[in-house]
Amino acid sequence: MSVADRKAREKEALKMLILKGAKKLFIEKGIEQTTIRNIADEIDYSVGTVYVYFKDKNAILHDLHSIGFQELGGYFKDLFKIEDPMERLRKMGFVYIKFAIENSEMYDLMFNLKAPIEFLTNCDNEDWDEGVTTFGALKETVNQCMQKGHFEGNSLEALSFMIWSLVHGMCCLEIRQRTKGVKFTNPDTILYDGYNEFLKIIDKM
Amino acid sequence: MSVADRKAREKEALKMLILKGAKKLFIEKGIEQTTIRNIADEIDYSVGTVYVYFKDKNAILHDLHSIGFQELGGYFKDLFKIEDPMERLRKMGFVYIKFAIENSEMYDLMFNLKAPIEFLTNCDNEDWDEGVTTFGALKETVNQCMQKGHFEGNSLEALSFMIWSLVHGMCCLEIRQRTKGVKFTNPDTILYDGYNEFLKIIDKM
DNA sequence: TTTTATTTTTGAACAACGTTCATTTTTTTG
DNA sequence: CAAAAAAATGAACGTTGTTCAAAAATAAAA
Repeated sequence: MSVADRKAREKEALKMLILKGAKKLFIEKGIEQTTIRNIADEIDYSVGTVYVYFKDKNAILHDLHSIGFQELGGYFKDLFKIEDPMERLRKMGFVYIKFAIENSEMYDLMFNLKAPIEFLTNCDNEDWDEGVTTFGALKETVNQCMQKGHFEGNSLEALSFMIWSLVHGMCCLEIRQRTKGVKFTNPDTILYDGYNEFLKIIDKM
Repeated sequence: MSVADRKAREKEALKMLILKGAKKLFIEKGIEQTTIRNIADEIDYSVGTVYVYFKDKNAILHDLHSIGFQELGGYFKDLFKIEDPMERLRKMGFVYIKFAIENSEMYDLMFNLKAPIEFLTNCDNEDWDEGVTTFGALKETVNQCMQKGHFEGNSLEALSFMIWSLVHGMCCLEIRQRTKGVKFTNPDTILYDGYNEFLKIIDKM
């Protein structure tokens, strides 16, 4: 175990410490309200150190967005034990909404904020791996549904995108407070109510 | 026609000039990339003047968001000539998507950015009038569809919210570049393709 | 151990941001 | 034309993300 190895481990540890501190503050007071100085203070390092470990704020936001996808993976884990693809599809939507509600700041970062995609663009990285993988999981389930005879006449890719958009749209409107202003009869359950309307419709498909 | 009247008119005119300049820059280089100094330069006034006519940046963004809803109203106008509510509902989705694509920066401001809602909250204004009205137009059309026997067993409010979310979600994913990273077979038409999948499904309802 | 070399950390400094407000300029009134 | 009122100004403030020469800490060499 060489010195270089230990240094590498320490470097990784400090990087994680920064991300952990950043995540804590993001959840506590919002991403936009959190400054690099806040993060440095939180972990008792100077601003300069943060910039040794991350190119810029976008780099922190991107890495945290990736952590968010790992966490979403945790929420999704049990889904793949469900044999019936239609049942899995139904539950997947509920789990997705649950994740968005329980981790709204992270959800916003993963699916709405420009920073993570800007970071990829700056790195000349064309692909949004986390998005591709997650959308792939949905598409695979929809595909199995179609092979069982559901959604006849539909296109796999476009239909999957529509379903993703449906749940994402609800979460987005909620997180960006567009549901608050509209004043629904049952504001606390409108996301699940809305999704249930979709389930009612596809039950007949 | 008193002096006070003319002053009031001039005041309104300058307010509009500021909004016009702001909108131009927002569309040209994005909302986040546009500063108050840029807006002041654009219309050949000083920064201080902008702050005489608007409390803060959120106030400008809120007023511009309202103008966006007027413009959306222009897109919607012809829809209400359509007698058949199902046909109107179908077209409404297309028009909504068209507006979002052709006015992405305005759409983002209207339905995604925090500023307009923050402004309302700061003014102790509970209602998001523009949102209530627009959602009302959708709800009314869905209601007419239900009265013609469509969407049996569905709830008006929740179903309308689901439809709104569906189109909003697609627009949002597109504008925030989440469709770009996923690399669809037909990226240029994926919004319309996705919406068409929904139409295929409700055609049977 | 002591000295030298390397790595890590630091925080003052910079440009740009939204915002404020005493001052100046312009317009209206008497 | 002078006084009063209204409108416009831009320097200045606090905060932001970011940089970088200097300092501190650690590793390697003597």
